[in-house]
Amino acid sequence: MPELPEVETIARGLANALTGKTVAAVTVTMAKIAIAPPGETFAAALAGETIAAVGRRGKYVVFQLASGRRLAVHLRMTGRLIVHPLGYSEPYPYTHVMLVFTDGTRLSFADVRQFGRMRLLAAGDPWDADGGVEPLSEGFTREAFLSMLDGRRTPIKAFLLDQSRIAGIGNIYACEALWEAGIRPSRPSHRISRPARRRLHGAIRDVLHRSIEARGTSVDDYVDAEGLKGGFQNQLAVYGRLGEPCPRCGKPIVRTVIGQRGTWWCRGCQK
DNA sequence: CTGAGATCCTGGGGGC
DNA sequence: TGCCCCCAGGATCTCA
Repeated sequence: MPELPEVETIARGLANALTGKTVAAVTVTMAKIAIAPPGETFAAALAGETIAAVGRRGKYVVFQLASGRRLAVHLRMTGRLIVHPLGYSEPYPYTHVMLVFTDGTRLSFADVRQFGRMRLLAAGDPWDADGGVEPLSEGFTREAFLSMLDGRRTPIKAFLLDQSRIAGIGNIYACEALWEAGIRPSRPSHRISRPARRRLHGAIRDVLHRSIEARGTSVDDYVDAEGLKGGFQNQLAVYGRLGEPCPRCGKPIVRTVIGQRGTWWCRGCQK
């Protein structure tokens, strides 16, 4: 499932491939996926727009359009944004929206489970105003993170997944960061010591940086804008590794459920 | 404010 | 081998 490193990788690929191109036509074959401002049709509103830039906000891919509008895309679990290789004009399997640019370039939004959404935003729409801090930004200071946990009784794993606090961390990187910091996922956030909080702050940034470097984690369906898999699945310490030895202490990795989410961790070295 | 639970979907895994 | 059942999983909404 695409989390911050995967979305970052996709956005960079899309920026390379699409910046400066103008949308000629849009095909929407599943209406619920493509959301436009009230009174407008997604396809008609997007046609004629030029891609000024492509970036990321939390787990959203954000296309900045020349008109000042933005196109925000959330891939949820199985969504894909893929730029077609030269000459490939067929929609990919499970394509629900396809953009054709004036130079013939094609972009498919494909999604097996139909959970993803593409939302065209009016200029200045503050849709992400209440979103959490970007964990790789300067605003995510150690001190800010330390105080974020004060008074929060929720398990630290659930806290890390709350997009309104920190934006972009999903199940994979929550598990990995907690392992790296040596913290038990079920521990109430406010009961984590100051040294452990510092370790976790560093671990979050470290694991996200390392995964971006590896172009993301492909454990399920994730591929980048070129359709290529990432490499960070080879560096995972705990996620999806039930019964395998902990890379740090050798005890078998266990799986529990926290906040209705599968959670992989080591009883030996996460306290 | 906070957390729990339902909801949306389908491929694939487990059970028989 | 084949078939049926069930469930993961992120965000959003409702409810307590």
